[in-house]
Amino acid sequence: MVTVDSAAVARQGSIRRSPARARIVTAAAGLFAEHGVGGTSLQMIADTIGVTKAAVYHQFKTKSEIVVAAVEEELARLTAVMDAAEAEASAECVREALLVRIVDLAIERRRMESALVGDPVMVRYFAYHQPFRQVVDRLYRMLTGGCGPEAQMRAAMLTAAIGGAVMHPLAVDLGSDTVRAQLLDLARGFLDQSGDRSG
Amino acid sequence: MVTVDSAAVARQGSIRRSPARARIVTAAAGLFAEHGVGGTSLQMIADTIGVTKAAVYHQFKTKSEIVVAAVEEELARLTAVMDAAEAEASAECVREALLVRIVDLAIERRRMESALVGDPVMVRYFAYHQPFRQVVDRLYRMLTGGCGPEAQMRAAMLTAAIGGAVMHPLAVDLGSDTVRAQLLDLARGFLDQSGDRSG
DNA sequence: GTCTATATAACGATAGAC
DNA sequence: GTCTATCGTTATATAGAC
Repeated sequence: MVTVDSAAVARQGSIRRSPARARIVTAAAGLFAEHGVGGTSLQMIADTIGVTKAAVYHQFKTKSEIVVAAVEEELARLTAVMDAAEAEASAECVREALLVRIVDLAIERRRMESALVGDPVMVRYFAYHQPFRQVVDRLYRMLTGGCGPEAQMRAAMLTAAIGGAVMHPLAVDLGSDTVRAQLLDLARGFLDQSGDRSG
Repeated sequence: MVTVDSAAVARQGSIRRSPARARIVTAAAGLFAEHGVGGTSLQMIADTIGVTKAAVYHQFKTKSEIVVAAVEEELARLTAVMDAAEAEASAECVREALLVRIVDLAIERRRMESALVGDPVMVRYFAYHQPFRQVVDRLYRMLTGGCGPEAQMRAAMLTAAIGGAVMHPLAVDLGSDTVRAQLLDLARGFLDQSGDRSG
Protein backbone atom coordinates (compact mmCIF):
# COMPACT_ATOMS: atom_id res chain seq x y z
CA MET A 1 0.00 0.00 0.00
CA VAL A 2 1.42 3.32 -1.10
CA THR A 3 0.20 6.59 0.34
CA VAL A 4 1.80 9.99 0.70
CA ASP A 5 1.10 10.91 4.31
CA SER A 6 0.73 14.57 5.19
CA ALA A 7 3.19 14.08 8.04
CA ALA A 8 5.90 13.67 5.43
CA VAL A 9 5.02 17.07 4.07
CA ALA A 10 5.08 18.84 7.42
CA ARG A 11 8.31 17.18 8.49
CA GLN A 12 9.96 18.66 5.42
CA GLY A 13 8.73 22.21 6.03
CA SER A 14 12.12 23.82 5.65
CA ILE A 15 13.56 22.32 2.51
CA ARG A 16 17.06 21.12 3.28
CA ARG A 17 19.24 21.06 0.19
CA SER A 18 22.39 19.06 -0.36
CA PRO A 19 24.11 17.30 -3.26
CA ALA A 20 23.30 13.93 -1.71
CA ARG A 21 19.62 14.78 -1.43
CA ALA A 22 19.52 16.15 -4.97
CA ARG A 23 21.06 12.96 -6.36
CA ILE A 24 18.44 10.89 -4.60
CA VAL A 25 15.51 13.00 -5.77
CA THR A 26 16.71 13.01 -9.38
CA ALA A 27 17.17 9.26 -9.43
CA ALA A 28 13.83 8.74 -7.69
CA ALA A 29 11.93 10.96 -10.14
CA GLY A 30 13.29 8.97 -13.08
CA LEU A 31 12.35 5.67 -11.48
CA PHE A 32 8.92 6.92 -10.45
CA ALA A 33 8.32 7.90 -14.07
CA GLU A 34 9.37 4.48 -15.32
CA HIS A 35 7.91 2.12 -12.74
CA GLY A 36 5.46 4.26 -10.84
CA VAL A 37 5.76 5.33 -7.23
CA GLY A 38 4.55 2.01 -5.91
CA GLY A 39 6.81 0.09 -8.26
CA THR A 40 9.93 1.93 -7.14
CA SER A 41 11.80 0.61 -4.12
CA LEU A 42 14.45 2.31 -2.03
CA GLN A 43 16.80 -0.40 -3.15
CA MET A 44 16.28 0.63 -6.78
CA ILE A 45 16.95 4.27 -5.91
CA ALA A 46 20.06 3.36 -3.94
CA ASP A 47 21.37 1.12 -6.73
CA THR A 48 20.82 3.84 -9.33
CA ILE A 49 23.13 6.28 -7.56
CA GLY A 50 25.47 3.58 -6.32
CA VAL A 51 24.94 3.70 -2.57
CA THR A 52 23.16 1.55 -0.01
CA LYS A 53 19.64 1.88 1.31
CA ALA A 54 20.96 3.16 4.62
CA ALA A 55 22.61 6.11 2.90
CA VAL A 56 19.28 7.02 1.37
CA TYR A 57 17.55 6.72 4.72
CA HIS A 58 20.10 9.07 6.21
CA GLN A 59 18.72 11.81 3.93
CA PHE A 60 15.04 10.91 3.97
CA LYS A 61 13.34 9.31 6.95
CA THR A 62 10.65 7.69 4.80
CA LYS A 63 9.86 6.88 1.19
CA SER A 64 6.98 9.35 1.39
CA GLU A 65 9.45 12.16 2.00
CA ILE A 66 11.21 11.33 -1.23
CA VAL A 67 7.93 11.46 -3.12
CA VAL A 68 7.17 14.85 -1.56
CA ALA A 69 10.61 16.14 -2.49
CA ALA A 70 10.11 15.01 -6.09
CA VAL A 71 6.76 16.80 -6.19
CA GLU A 72 8.34 19.92 -4.70
CA GLU A 73 10.95 19.91 -7.44
CA GLU A 74 8.24 19.59 -10.07
CA LEU A 75 6.47 22.52 -8.45
CA ALA A 76 9.62 24.62 -8.48
CA ARG A 77 10.14 23.90 -12.16
CA LEU A 78 6.62 25.07 -12.99
CA THR A 79 6.96 28.17 -10.82
CA ALA A 80 10.23 29.10 -12.49
CA VAL A 81 8.63 28.77 -15.91
CA MET A 82 5.78 31.05 -14.85
CA ASP A 83 8.11 33.62 -13.31
CA ALA A 84 10.12 33.78 -16.50
CA ALA A 85 7.04 34.16 -18.68
CA GLU A 86 5.61 36.88 -16.49
CA ALA A 87 8.54 39.14 -17.40
CA GLU A 88 6.94 39.65 -20.82
CA ALA A 89 5.27 42.96 -21.62
CA SER A 90 1.70 42.29 -22.67
CA ALA A 91 -0.74 39.69 -21.36
CA GLU A 92 -0.75 38.01 -24.73
CA CYS A 93 3.04 37.75 -24.77
CA VAL A 94 2.94 36.25 -21.29
CA ARG A 95 0.58 33.56 -22.45
CA GLU A 96 2.58 32.80 -25.56
CA ALA A 97 5.88 32.67 -23.67
CA LEU A 98 4.34 30.42 -21.02
CA LEU A 99 2.95 28.07 -23.64
CA VAL A 100 6.31 27.72 -25.36
CA ARG A 101 8.06 27.03 -22.07
CA ILE A 102 5.53 24.46 -20.94
CA VAL A 103 5.73 22.61 -24.23
CA ASP A 104 9.51 22.70 -24.06
CA LEU A 105 9.42 21.30 -20.55
CA ALA A 106 7.19 18.46 -21.68
CA ILE A 107 9.35 17.69 -24.72
CA GLU A 108 12.59 17.90 -22.80
CA ARG A 109 11.46 15.23 -20.38
CA ARG A 110 9.44 13.32 -22.89
CA ARG A 111 9.96 9.88 -21.45
CA MET A 112 9.23 11.11 -17.95
CA GLU A 113 6.68 13.91 -17.90
CA SER A 114 3.33 12.23 -18.26
CA ALA A 115 4.60 9.18 -16.50
CA LEU A 116 5.59 11.00 -13.33
CA VAL A 117 2.56 13.25 -13.25
CA GLY A 118 0.18 10.55 -14.44
CA ASP A 119 0.93 8.09 -11.68
CA PRO A 120 -2.24 7.46 -9.64
CA VAL A 121 -0.39 8.19 -6.41
CA MET A 122 0.82 11.51 -7.84
CA VAL A 123 -2.54 12.42 -9.34
CA ARG A 124 -4.22 11.98 -5.99
CA TYR A 125 -1.47 13.80 -4.19
CA PHE A 126 -1.55 16.72 -6.63
CA ALA A 127 -5.33 17.02 -6.52
CA TYR A 128 -5.46 17.62 -2.77
CA HIS A 129 -2.07 19.22 -2.09
CA GLN A 130 -2.65 22.93 -1.41
CA PRO A 131 0.72 24.32 -2.61
CA PHE A 132 0.35 22.47 -5.88
CA ARG A 133 -3.20 23.68 -6.36
CA GLN A 134 -1.99 27.26 -5.90
CA VAL A 135 0.60 26.79 -8.61
CA VAL A 136 -1.99 25.23 -10.90
CA ASP A 137 -4.41 28.07 -10.15
CA ARG A 138 -1.82 30.65 -11.12
CA LEU A 139 -1.02 28.66 -14.24
CA TYR A 140 -4.60 28.52 -15.40
CA ARG A 141 -5.14 32.23 -14.90
CA MET A 142 -2.01 33.03 -16.89
CA LEU A 143 -3.03 30.66 -19.66
CA THR A 144 -6.68 31.54 -20.05
CA GLY A 145 -6.80 35.06 -18.66
CA GLY A 146 -10.26 34.28 -17.36
CA CYS A 147 -11.85 32.52 -14.46
CA GLY A 148 -14.78 30.24 -13.75
CA PRO A 149 -15.46 26.63 -14.76
CA GLU A 150 -15.00 27.25 -18.48
CA ALA A 151 -11.52 28.71 -18.06
CA GLN A 152 -10.64 26.05 -15.48
CA MET A 153 -11.62 23.22 -17.77
CA ARG A 154 -9.84 24.81 -20.69
CA ALA A 155 -6.63 24.98 -18.70
CA ALA A 156 -7.13 21.49 -17.28
CA MET A 157 -7.58 20.03 -20.76
CA LEU A 158 -4.66 21.95 -22.19
CA THR A 159 -2.14 20.93 -19.54
CA ALA A 160 -3.40 17.34 -19.59
CA ALA A 161 -3.16 17.35 -23.39
CA ILE A 162 0.42 18.62 -23.44
CA GLY A 163 1.62 16.34 -20.67
CA GLY A 164 -0.26 13.32 -21.97
CA ALA A 165 0.41 13.69 -25.68
CA VAL A 166 4.19 13.48 -25.46
CA MET A 167 3.96 9.90 -24.18
CA HIS A 168 0.85 8.98 -26.14
CA PRO A 169 0.90 5.82 -28.30
CA LEU A 170 0.03 8.04 -31.26
CA ALA A 171 3.13 10.14 -30.69
CA VAL A 172 5.85 7.65 -29.78
CA ASP A 173 6.94 7.27 -33.38
CA LEU A 174 7.09 11.01 -34.06
CA GLY A 175 10.29 13.03 -33.63
CA SER A 176 10.56 15.61 -30.90
CA ASP A 177 10.60 18.50 -33.37
CA THR A 178 7.37 17.36 -34.99
CA VAL A 179 5.69 16.80 -31.64
CA ARG A 180 6.78 20.21 -30.35
CA ALA A 181 5.60 22.05 -33.46
CA GLN A 182 2.22 20.35 -33.56
CA LEU A 183 1.76 20.71 -29.81
CA LEU A 184 2.39 24.43 -29.97
CA ASP A 185 0.24 24.94 -33.02
CA LEU A 186 -2.75 23.00 -31.72
CA ALA A 187 -2.43 24.43 -28.22
CA ARG A 188 -2.51 27.98 -29.58
CA GLY A 189 -5.61 27.18 -31.54
CA PHE A 190 -7.24 25.66 -28.50
CA LEU A 191 -6.58 28.78 -26.44
CA ASP A 192 -7.73 31.09 -29.23
CA GLN A 193 -11.16 29.52 -29.46
CA SER A 194 -13.78 32.11 -28.54
CA GLY A 195 -15.46 30.74 -25.42
CA ASP A 196 -18.94 31.61 -26.64
CA ARG A 197 -20.02 28.32 -28.11
CA SER A 198 -23.25 26.85 -26.80
CA GLY A 199 -23.54 23.07 -27.00
CA MET B 1 10.12 -3.93 -9.94
CA VAL B 2 6.93 -4.03 -11.94
CA THR B 3 6.95 -4.98 -15.59
CA VAL B 4 4.33 -6.44 -17.85
CA ASP B 5 6.17 -9.27 -19.55
CA SER B 6 5.12 -10.25 -23.05
CA ALA B 7 4.95 -13.86 -21.92
CA ALA B 8 1.90 -12.93 -19.87
CA VAL B 9 0.25 -11.66 -23.03
CA ALA B 10 1.01 -14.75 -25.08
CA ARG B 11 -0.07 -17.10 -22.32
CA GLN B 12 -3.46 -15.46 -22.33
CA GLY B 13 -3.96 -15.72 -26.10
CA SER B 14 -7.38 -17.31 -25.88
CA ILE B 15 -9.24 -15.14 -23.41
CA ARG B 16 -10.87 -17.42 -20.88
CA ARG B 17 -13.93 -15.84 -19.31
CA SER B 18 -15.55 -16.76 -16.02
CA PRO B 19 -17.36 -14.95 -13.23
CA ALA B 20 -14.42 -15.54 -10.92
CA ARG B 21 -11.98 -14.01 -13.39
CA ALA B 22 -14.28 -11.07 -14.06
CA ARG B 23 -14.54 -10.32 -10.33
CA ILE B 24 -10.76 -10.32 -10.01
CA VAL B 25 -10.20 -8.06 -13.00
CA THR B 26 -12.84 -5.56 -11.86
CA ALA B 27 -11.40 -5.36 -8.37
CA ALA B 28 -7.88 -5.12 -9.74
CA ALA B 29 -8.72 -2.29 -12.13
CA GLY B 30 -10.16 -0.24 -9.29
CA LEU B 31 -7.13 -0.83 -7.11
CA PHE B 32 -4.71 -0.11 -9.96
CA ALA B 33 -6.47 3.20 -10.47
CA GLU B 34 -6.20 4.09 -6.80
CA HIS B 35 -2.75 2.82 -5.86
CA GLY B 36 -1.10 2.24 -9.18
CA VAL B 37 -0.11 -1.13 -10.60
CA GLY B 38 3.02 -1.34 -8.48
CA GLY B 39 1.15 -0.28 -5.37
CA THR B 40 -1.45 -2.99 -5.71
CA SER B 41 -0.76 -6.42 -4.24
CA LEU B 42 -2.53 -9.69 -4.85
CA GLN B 43 -3.47 -9.62 -1.18
CA MET B 44 -5.32 -6.35 -1.71
CA ILE B 45 -7.15 -7.78 -4.72
CA ALA B 46 -8.04 -10.96 -2.83
CA ASP B 47 -9.27 -8.98 0.19
CA THR B 48 -11.43 -6.74 -1.99
CA ILE B 49 -13.42 -9.65 -3.38
CA GLY B 50 -13.25 -11.62 -0.14
CA VAL B 51 -11.13 -14.60 -1.12
CA THR B 52 -7.58 -15.72 -0.47
CA LYS B 53 -4.53 -15.10 -2.60
CA ALA B 54 -4.48 -18.76 -3.63
CA ALA B 55 -7.92 -18.39 -5.19
CA VAL B 56 -6.65 -15.50 -7.27
CA TYR B 57 -3.59 -17.47 -8.35
CA HIS B 58 -5.88 -20.26 -9.47
CA GLN B 59 -7.29 -17.88 -12.12
CA PHE B 60 -4.14 -15.97 -13.03
CA LYS B 61 -0.68 -17.49 -12.91
CA THR B 62 1.02 -14.11 -12.36
CA LYS B 63 0.21 -10.56 -11.44
CA SER B 64 1.23 -9.53 -14.95
CA GLU B 65 -1.60 -11.60 -16.37
CA ILE B 66 -4.09 -9.62 -14.30
CA VAL B 67 -2.66 -6.36 -15.63
CA VAL B 68 -2.98 -7.67 -19.18
CA ALA B 69 -6.57 -8.74 -18.54
CA ALA B 70 -7.39 -5.27 -17.22
CA VAL B 71 -5.86 -3.69 -20.31
CA GLU B 72 -7.81 -6.09 -22.51
CA GLU B 73 -11.05 -5.02 -20.84
CA GLU B 74 -10.18 -1.38 -21.39
CA LEU B 75 -9.55 -2.20 -25.01
CA ALA B 76 -12.90 -3.94 -25.34
CA ARG B 77 -14.66 -0.94 -23.85
CA LEU B 78 -13.07 1.40 -26.37
CA THR B 79 -13.83 -0.94 -29.26
CA ALA B 80 -17.48 -1.22 -28.22
CA VAL B 81 -17.75 2.56 -28.11
CA MET B 82 -16.32 2.85 -31.61
CA ASP B 83 -18.55 0.10 -32.98
CA ALA B 84 -21.61 1.86 -31.61
CA ALA B 85 -20.59 5.22 -33.04
CA GLU B 86 -19.85 3.75 -36.44
CA ALA B 87 -23.53 2.88 -36.84
CA GLU B 88 -24.26 6.57 -37.44
CA ALA B 89 -25.07 7.77 -40.95
CA SER B 90 -22.63 10.54 -41.89
CA ALA B 91 -18.95 10.87 -41.03
CA GLU B 92 -19.72 13.94 -38.98
CA CYS B 93 -22.37 12.10 -36.97
CA VAL B 94 -19.89 9.29 -36.33
CA ARG B 95 -17.38 11.75 -34.93
CA GLU B 96 -19.95 13.51 -32.77
CA ALA B 97 -21.38 10.24 -31.42
CA LEU B 98 -17.90 8.94 -30.67
CA LEU B 99 -16.97 12.13 -28.87
CA VAL B 100 -20.06 11.97 -26.65
CA ARG B 101 -19.43 8.35 -25.79
CA ILE B 102 -15.78 8.88 -24.98
CA VAL B 103 -16.58 11.81 -22.72
CA ASP B 104 -19.31 9.78 -21.02
CA LEU B 105 -16.87 6.94 -20.47
CA ALA B 106 -14.39 9.31 -18.86
CA ILE B 107 -17.02 10.94 -16.65
CA GLU B 108 -18.57 7.65 -15.62
CA ARG B 109 -15.29 6.40 -14.27
CA ARG B 110 -14.06 9.75 -13.16
CA ARG B 111 -12.08 8.59 -10.16
CA MET B 112 -10.53 5.80 -12.20
CA GLU B 113 -10.01 6.74 -15.81
CA SER B 114 -6.93 8.90 -15.84
CA ALA B 115 -5.54 7.01 -12.92
CA LEU B 116 -5.65 3.62 -14.59
CA VAL B 117 -4.53 4.82 -17.99
CA GLY B 118 -2.03 7.31 -16.57
CA ASP B 119 -0.06 4.82 -14.55
CA PRO B 120 3.53 4.67 -15.85
CA VAL B 121 3.35 0.91 -16.16
CA MET B 122 0.17 1.22 -18.22
CA VAL B 123 1.48 4.08 -20.34
CA ARG B 124 4.53 2.08 -21.33
CA TYR B 125 2.49 -1.01 -21.92
CA PHE B 126 -0.02 0.83 -24.09
CA ALA B 127 2.63 2.60 -26.12
CA TYR B 128 4.21 -0.63 -27.36
CA HIS B 129 1.30 -3.08 -27.25
CA GLN B 130 0.22 -3.73 -30.85
CA PRO B 131 -3.48 -4.54 -30.27
CA PHE B 132 -3.86 -1.34 -28.30
CA ARG B 133 -2.13 0.71 -30.94
CA GLN B 134 -4.51 -0.66 -33.56
CA VAL B 135 -7.48 0.45 -31.45
CA VAL B 136 -5.92 3.86 -30.94
CA ASP B 137 -5.21 4.14 -34.66
CA ARG B 138 -8.82 3.42 -35.49
CA LEU B 139 -9.92 5.91 -32.86
CA TYR B 140 -7.78 8.71 -34.24
CA ARG B 141 -8.97 8.18 -37.79
CA MET B 142 -12.58 8.26 -36.64
CA LEU B 143 -12.01 11.40 -34.61
CA THR B 144 -9.98 13.45 -37.03
CA GLY B 145 -10.98 11.98 -40.38
CA GLY B 146 -7.44 12.66 -41.54
CA CYS B 147 -4.04 11.10 -41.29
CA GLY B 148 -0.45 12.15 -40.84
CA PRO B 149 1.35 13.72 -37.88
CA GLU B 150 -1.06 16.65 -37.55
CA ALA B 151 -4.11 14.42 -37.22
CA GLN B 152 -2.23 12.03 -34.97
CA MET B 153 -1.18 14.76 -32.58
CA ARG B 154 -4.64 16.25 -32.60
CA ALA B 155 -6.14 12.91 -31.57
CA ALA B 156 -3.39 12.28 -29.04
CA MET B 157 -3.98 15.64 -27.41
CA LEU B 158 -7.73 15.26 -27.42
CA THR B 159 -7.81 11.83 -25.82
CA ALA B 160 -5.15 12.84 -23.30
CA ALA B 161 -7.11 16.00 -22.54
CA ILE B 162 -10.37 14.15 -21.92
CA GLY B 163 -8.81 11.39 -19.85
CA GLY B 164 -6.57 13.74 -17.91
CA ALA B 165 -8.99 16.58 -17.28
CA VAL B 166 -11.54 14.54 -15.34
CA MET B 167 -9.02 13.90 -12.58
CA HIS B 168 -7.21 17.23 -12.92
CA PRO B 169 -6.69 19.39 -9.80
CA LEU B 170 -8.55 22.16 -11.63
CA ALA B 171 -11.57 19.92 -12.05
CA VAL B 172 -11.88 18.05 -8.78
CA ASP B 173 -14.22 20.66 -7.30
CA LEU B 174 -16.49 20.79 -10.36
CA GLY B 175 -19.62 18.65 -10.64
CA SER B 176 -19.78 15.89 -13.22
CA ASP B 177 -22.43 17.71 -15.27
CA THR B 178 -20.29 20.82 -15.52
CA VAL B 179 -17.21 18.81 -16.44
CA ARG B 180 -19.06 16.81 -19.07
CA ALA B 181 -20.61 19.91 -20.67
CA GLN B 182 -17.34 21.84 -20.82
CA LEU B 183 -15.41 18.79 -21.98
CA LEU B 184 -17.79 18.24 -24.87
CA ASP B 185 -17.90 21.90 -25.80
CA LEU B 186 -14.16 22.45 -25.77
CA ALA B 187 -13.45 19.12 -27.46
CA ARG B 188 -15.79 19.99 -30.33
CA GLY B 189 -14.06 23.32 -30.76
CA PHE B 190 -10.68 21.62 -30.75
CA LEU B 191 -11.72 19.22 -33.49
CA ASP B 192 -13.35 21.98 -35.54
CA GLN B 193 -10.16 24.01 -35.77
CA SER B 194 -9.07 24.26 -39.36
CA GLY B 195 -5.71 22.56 -39.54
CA ASP B 196 -4.16 25.28 -41.70
CA ARG B 197 -2.49 27.40 -39.07
CA SER B 198 1.18 28.11 -39.50
CA GLY B 199 3.13 28.95 -36.34
C1' DG C 1 -13.27 -22.61 -7.04
C1' DT C 2 -11.66 -21.97 -2.65
C1' DC C 3 -9.03 -23.07 1.27
C1' DT C 4 -4.57 -23.66 4.76
C1' DA C 5 0.09 -23.67 4.83
C1' DT C 6 4.50 -22.60 3.35
C1' DA C 7 8.81 -21.32 0.58
C1' DT C 8 11.65 -17.61 -0.82
C1' DA C 9 12.59 -13.14 -1.73
C1' DA C 10 12.11 -8.20 -1.28
C1' DC C 11 10.16 -4.55 1.20
C1' DG C 12 10.58 -0.26 4.45
C1' DA C 13 13.03 1.01 8.20
C1' DT C 14 16.62 1.14 12.22
C1' DA C 15 21.15 0.60 14.98
C1' DG C 16 25.64 1.49 15.31
C1' DA C 17 30.54 1.57 13.30
C1' DC C 18 33.57 4.42 10.46
C1' DG D 1 27.74 10.72 4.31
C1' DT D 2 28.21 6.03 3.80
C1' DC D 3 28.70 1.46 5.37
C1' DT D 4 27.25 -3.63 7.35
C1' DA D 5 23.89 -6.04 9.57
C1' DT D 6 19.50 -6.88 10.99
C1' DC D 7 14.39 -6.61 12.40
C1' DG D 8 9.67 -7.31 11.33
C1' DT D 9 6.49 -7.26 7.56
C1' DT D 10 4.82 -8.05 3.23
C1' DA D 11 5.43 -9.56 -1.44
C1' DT D 12 4.88 -13.16 -5.29
C1' DA D 13 4.14 -17.69 -5.96
C1' DT D 14 3.35 -22.89 -5.09
C1' DA D 15 1.60 -27.53 -3.03
C1' DG D 16 -1.97 -30.10 -1.83
C1' DA D 17 -6.58 -30.84 0.71
C1' DC D 18 -11.61 -30.16 0.12
